Amino acid sequence: MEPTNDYQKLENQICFPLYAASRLVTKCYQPLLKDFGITYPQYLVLLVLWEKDEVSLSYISERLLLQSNTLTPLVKRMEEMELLSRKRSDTDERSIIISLSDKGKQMKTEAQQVPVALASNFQFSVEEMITLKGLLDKLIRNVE
Amino acid sequence: MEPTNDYQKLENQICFPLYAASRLVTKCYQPLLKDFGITYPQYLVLLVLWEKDEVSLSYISERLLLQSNTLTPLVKRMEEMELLSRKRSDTDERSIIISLSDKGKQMKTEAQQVPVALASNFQFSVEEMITLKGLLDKLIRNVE
DNA sequence: CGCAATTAAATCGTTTACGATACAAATATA
DNA sequence: TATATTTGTATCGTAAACGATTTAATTGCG
Repeated sequence: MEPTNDYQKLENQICFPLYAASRLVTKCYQPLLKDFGITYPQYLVLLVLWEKDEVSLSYISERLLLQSNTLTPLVKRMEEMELLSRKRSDTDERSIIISLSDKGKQMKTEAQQVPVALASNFQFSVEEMITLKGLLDKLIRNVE
Repeated sequence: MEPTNDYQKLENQICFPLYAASRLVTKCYQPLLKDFGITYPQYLVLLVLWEKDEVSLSYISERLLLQSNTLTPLVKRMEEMELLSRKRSDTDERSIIISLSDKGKQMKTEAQQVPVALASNFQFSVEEMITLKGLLDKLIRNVE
């Protein structure tokens, strides 16, 4: 076994902290979202729909960078929970249009404190928040 | 449905880019790790073992912030691929000691270019890399 | 010592993720 | 207009993740 290359040290990895931070932050959402009976990816779907209702699955796919093989079952579970409904588009029979139910719309108001409560876990200054978000957005653009 | 709270916009979220960036970067590893027949979490286990061989499952758990319910099946798959072996500790019968196989050790040399090849996808300056890593490490410390 | 508490792995069930592929509808092109 | 291509979802199989729980080994403490 060769001597340890610096780049092969976990300590020097940038991808591992990214991966770990993402998982840890998702865990932070759990107690907050538990009251609503939803998971973090389901919450993301709601965020999209709260901005723009009655959109196609492909629209949600573009916004969240998740494919249909992930979204289809996820959204079906949300339909079973009566947070939204799925129907074929009239103009394009291939498309599925997702619409919020009353319950799904109501949850928007009830969940307003979630982002604030979550951000408090970060213990970051506004500058740090902005820097981190800027770098992550740039990373996504570069890698995508 | 209430008017959209700024913090409820996907655009203003910091957690979503974290989540998306993590998934995209993991995808970047895929073509690189495909040659070795391993996944990104499996690669992380190898990184730990390349630094320190013959460690307990709980040690890997601490390093990667992954629990036994994730690691046990993951490591078992790696044992089936003959990258490592699992045996009970002599001093503590509860512990499982993970040891690299020759194949697992050899892979260290062969995979040396992986971190370099991956970093090129980022198209980040050294400063940006350092800043991002610093913020992610701090975030992990704060949230953990 | 004897028993309660802790620790290390493993098991179970559910939900993401995603590559590969299938399939039907819509679009482009010859 | 026929056919090839593209597009939008869905299906399948596999591998993470993780909460909750179980089991066995070890430790701590009266």
